[in-house]
Amino acid sequence: MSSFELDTWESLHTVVEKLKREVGRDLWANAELSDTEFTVLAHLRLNPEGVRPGACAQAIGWDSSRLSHQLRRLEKRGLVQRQADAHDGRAAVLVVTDVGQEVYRKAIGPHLRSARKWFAAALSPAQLEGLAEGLNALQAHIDTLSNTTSEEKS
Amino acid sequence: MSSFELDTWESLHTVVEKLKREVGRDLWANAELSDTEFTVLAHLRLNPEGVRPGACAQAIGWDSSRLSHQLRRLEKRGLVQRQADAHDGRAAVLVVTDVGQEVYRKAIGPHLRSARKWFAAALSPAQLEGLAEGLNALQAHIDTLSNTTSEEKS
DNA sequence: AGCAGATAGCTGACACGTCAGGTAAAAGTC
DNA sequence: GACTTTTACCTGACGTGTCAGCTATCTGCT
Repeated sequence: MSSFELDTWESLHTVVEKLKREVGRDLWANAELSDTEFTVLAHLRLNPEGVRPGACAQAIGWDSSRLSHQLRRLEKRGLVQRQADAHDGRAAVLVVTDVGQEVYRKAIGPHLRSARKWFAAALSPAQLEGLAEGLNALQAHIDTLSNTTSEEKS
Repeated sequence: MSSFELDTWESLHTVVEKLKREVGRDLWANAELSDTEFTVLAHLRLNPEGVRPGACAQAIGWDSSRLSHQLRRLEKRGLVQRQADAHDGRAAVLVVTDVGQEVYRKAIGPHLRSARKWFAAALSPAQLEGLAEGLNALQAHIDTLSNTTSEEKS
């Protein structure tokens, strides 16, 4: 780790942390949704016929436990419903309620504006491109490391 | 927000989240330290004479409440001590205990290797450069927005 | 059919971050 | 010197994420 690498590594943390905080605050102020709630809703909304928790968790990169906790909260707020699956007694099917749809619709516009204000507005096309490429490389690297279950020496 | 911007924005979240998770796991396995505990220790260590909580919070970009909670946990574990400040009755002075120093020393090596494995090893020099430049632009943008306390339309 | 093991999902305990609201000392005001 | 305001920090409540471990169902083997 060169000191440049280290600086970038730390910057990655602090910058993302701050962005999350600011955009999360905006989202809450505009729609009473946390960023994680929004993530779940946004994904479920794509499949009105219902999504299996496992599939949803995998799609958004969470483990099933995290999703389950979040679902409990979303269900308590009446934004999402868990229904029994006729074909698999273990599984559940997740559906966004009408209220959930409405809340999402109310949230999406301001949320995109907020993301634009805090994130997109900061970057030139070249900078965006560079950032995206770095992230892609990291994503690919993570997938590689995660799939080889072996413990590698660094 | 173009769809490319949106993808990058989402990727930024998920990638950083995964990196934090993995490196955090490594750090815990190697030194029984959470990444946030490590951040605090690493900063306090630089000033053996003691640091004011306010200064520390600002340096690492936290609010004072978050730091205070973390200090309670660190103090309970015996890694950090709060001492009264002779000149200012409100303030406290933070010092890393001998145990804290030892834990940090034990943690730093594996931690750097872990960061290298998960982060630095993934990036070509050009990719690292691009990522860093994007982050710098974002950091500058955040500072600008935060300092102008006005509420801007996006 | 009966049973072992895999699979889907849930739960409880605990660490953590945020927010609103506290306490106490310091600094400014008259 | 008493009064207000500001500053520095702490606390409690609550939403959240992780981990270990649970239950119920399903699948494949015999």
